[in-house]
Amino acid sequence: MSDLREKIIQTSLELFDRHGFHGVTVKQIVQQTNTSKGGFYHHFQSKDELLFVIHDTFITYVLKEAQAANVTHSSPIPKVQAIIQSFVQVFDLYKPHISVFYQESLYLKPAYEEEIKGKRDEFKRMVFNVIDEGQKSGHFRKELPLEITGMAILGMVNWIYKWYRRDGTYTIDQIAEVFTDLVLHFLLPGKEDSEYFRHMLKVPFFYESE
Amino acid sequence: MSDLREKIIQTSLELFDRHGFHGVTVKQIVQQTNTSKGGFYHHFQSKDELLFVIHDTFITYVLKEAQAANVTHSSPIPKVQAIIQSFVQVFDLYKPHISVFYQESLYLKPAYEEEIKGKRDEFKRMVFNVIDEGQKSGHFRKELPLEITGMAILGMVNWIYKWYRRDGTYTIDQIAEVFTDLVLHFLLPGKEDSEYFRHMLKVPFFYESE
DNA sequence: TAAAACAGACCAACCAGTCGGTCTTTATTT
DNA sequence: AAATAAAGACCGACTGGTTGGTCTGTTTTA
Repeated sequence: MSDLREKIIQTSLELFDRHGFHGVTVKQIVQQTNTSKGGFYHHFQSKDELLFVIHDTFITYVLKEAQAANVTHSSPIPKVQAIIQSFVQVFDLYKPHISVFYQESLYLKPAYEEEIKGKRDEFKRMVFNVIDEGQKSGHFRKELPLEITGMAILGMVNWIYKWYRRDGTYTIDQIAEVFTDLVLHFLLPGKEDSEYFRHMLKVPFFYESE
Repeated sequence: MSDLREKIIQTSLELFDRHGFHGVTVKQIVQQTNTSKGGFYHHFQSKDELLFVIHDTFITYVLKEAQAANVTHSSPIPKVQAIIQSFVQVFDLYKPHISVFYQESLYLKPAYEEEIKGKRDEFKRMVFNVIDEGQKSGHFRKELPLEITGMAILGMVNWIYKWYRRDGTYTIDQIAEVFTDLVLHFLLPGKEDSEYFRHMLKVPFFYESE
């Protein structure tokens, strides 16, 4: 057993993160890893398979974490907390994977793309489910349209890959805390709407008017 | 004066949106536009310049809108509303531009990249400013860390390009309404925290404890 | 000693960009 | 108004460099 395969993946991750999938040649990967074309193609069928492997390790991990969070908690509120927390933390563990995931997925070959899409949809479904449960059980504001709210949450978290730095002002755990706070503040039914409405020009379309 | 230039941009937008910048050749652009290499290179110095033009038209527009919203309102709450609304609406007007903007900016040549970065930072600065003003004037929750909150807002909005479809369930205006609602719900100081804290395992790090 | 792991020269395909030339529009002169 | 000149718009065969991938062989491991 050799660890060349892992070394190739790590090198590629760095390079892809900085220059993008198409900005890096197999030759560069091979040189930076101190190996050869032969070494590379012994472990990977193609450059495209390497791209797939990177996608797959990340999404598989995220999916597993979400499932775990789903199982260990039963009430929607701790569920949301757990999912957001583990999801945010992933960006510290897998930052380069994620950059590649969101920047280069367009270039996955159809067969690979399908497999990734399946897992990604599964994850999305789980997040939406938790919100839905919470709305039905009365823990969360019922007036919020599920799809828009769900995508808002996914968006704010996913975007982390664009700005997060390990040496930044805040740790990943602090970011997770703030994000959880933000999400719960708009999910939980809160203060009397009257105060909120004072600032509104009109009642939003999705508020039940009776 | 000819309109070939515009036609080339439109075709490129479609193709880039579907296959990415590197998934489309100049030959393809030229064929789809019913022109020739000569026609293309008469209007653009290079493929990279085309990429820049696409980036620039979008970010310039967004910046102008934000500045307008900033000028027409003075209080932070309507300002936030106006900025979010115009920002979200952009995704209907410039969807293909934005896809290219967020997927391919890595491949901008240094000189181009710098110019775009300047405008993008300027926009970000404006958004952060509005939040900051609101916090200082007491309209918004002071405990929220500016950077994290700001990036959360930018993230949820920016992510729209990944999922928005014109023929989707909700119009862009409805999405803007919901997003504004979400943002204001976590920005505005609300109900007594006690109810919220009941659900928390601990007091978040960013709440002043005295 | 056989199979797996790796080396590196080589190739065919592709692609951004060029260049000499043509057609079309506009400006200038007669 | 006609003739001429000049500039702008557009054409498409061609090229030089690059790139993913192959193939034959050598070394290492089990």
